[in-house]
Amino acid sequence: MTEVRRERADAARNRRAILEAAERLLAEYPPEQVSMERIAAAAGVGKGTVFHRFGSRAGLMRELMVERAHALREAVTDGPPPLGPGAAPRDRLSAFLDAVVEVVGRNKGLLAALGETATAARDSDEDAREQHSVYRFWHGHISGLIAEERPDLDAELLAHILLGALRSGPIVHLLGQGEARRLAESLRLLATGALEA
Amino acid sequence: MTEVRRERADAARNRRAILEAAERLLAEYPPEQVSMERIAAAAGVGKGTVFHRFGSRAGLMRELMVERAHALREAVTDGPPPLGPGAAPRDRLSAFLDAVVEVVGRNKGLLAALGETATAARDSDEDAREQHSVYRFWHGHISGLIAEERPDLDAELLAHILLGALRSGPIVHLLGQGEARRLAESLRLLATGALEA
DNA sequence: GTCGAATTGGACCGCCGGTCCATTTTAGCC
DNA sequence: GGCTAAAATGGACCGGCGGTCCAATTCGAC
Repeated sequence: MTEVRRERADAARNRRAILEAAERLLAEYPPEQVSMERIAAAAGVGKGTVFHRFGSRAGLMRELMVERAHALREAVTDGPPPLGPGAAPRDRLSAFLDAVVEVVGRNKGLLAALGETATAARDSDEDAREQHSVYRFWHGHISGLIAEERPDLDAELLAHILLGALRSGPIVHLLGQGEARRLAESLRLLATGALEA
Repeated sequence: MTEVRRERADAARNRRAILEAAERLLAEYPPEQVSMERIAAAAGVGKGTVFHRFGSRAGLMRELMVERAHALREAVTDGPPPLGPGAAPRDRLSAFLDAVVEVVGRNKGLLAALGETATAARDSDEDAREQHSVYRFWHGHISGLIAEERPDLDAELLAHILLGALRSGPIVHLLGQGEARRLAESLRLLATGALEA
């Protein structure tokens, strides 16, 4: 009952090949040069297979991102402090901002590719709820920690602003030059500054 | 000598028509649905004309943005305080953040369209200096004000972070719902918090 | 070994940004 | 007013994109 349907062995093999090819290409080329056709070719499969597996370009990028963010997610929910539960909110926040910056720094091409597709606004502004699960988790964690420490602040919006930095072109460019520490420090400064305002 | 060459009357008329058509379409549809062909049709000119005038999609968006940001630029350099010169840096910063949020709120579609094209990274990471003149001005103004008040901070990076909020999908979505004041307040909070850290 | 279901891959589609160039329009000059 | 060189025009055209389709293949439960 719970086991709805097993994925066939060849399908699983191709899924891995595609994800790895996409990862490799995104690390080497800017995202607009990494077409679905190139990914398929690099993975040694047909274009149809890629779309059959992942539905769309955005779907592929989404799944790739979930994979890359998986370790951080576990460290936050189950790992040791200060990232995991147990430390003071402000310390967890600092640690988390550092960790997020590091993940993003190691995957800048992917982030850019995600951002390009994510902007697609829906006709009615009602839904658009199909937000990216990774973003939702990151945002929920940050805003939760802020709210815990300072219930009087607009935690949700502050969290969006802090995360917004990671989508800014100039900042991503800096990240590409190994300036991760510099960014993490400024983010921490802003966060702690707001908490003490 | 200084007068290199006058723009022909029909050319000027078409330039206006194109800019206005693009503006109108971007206000109504998400940017990925506003193709150059549609803009040309809406302006009543041929596609070739649009490209002859503006060179590329990015070029059109750039010129549109410069136009929309023109009033703010003048208010900052020549207008009365607190936006213009004369007030204390921290007050000018608050006023400027408010004003920028308002401009962006009135042009969210345009901003998104700009962002999509702006991500195009160059092969060598060397140049990419062809940054958007509006962004350069906004960033220079903010970081200048921060540096004036607190020379010990990483003013350039802080300015990038504050501006980065305006490119964040979720935040732009909020702006579209008239939450401009809420955003402006949080930005001010972060800025003043950092200045007093 | 059989057979239905899942998977596969590449031809195909509509559309995009951008180029090209034969034709038309403009405006300075007599 | 006509003349003419230069500027402007617009639509056919190009390569490539994301995405669809479906006949042929492959898998694995029995």
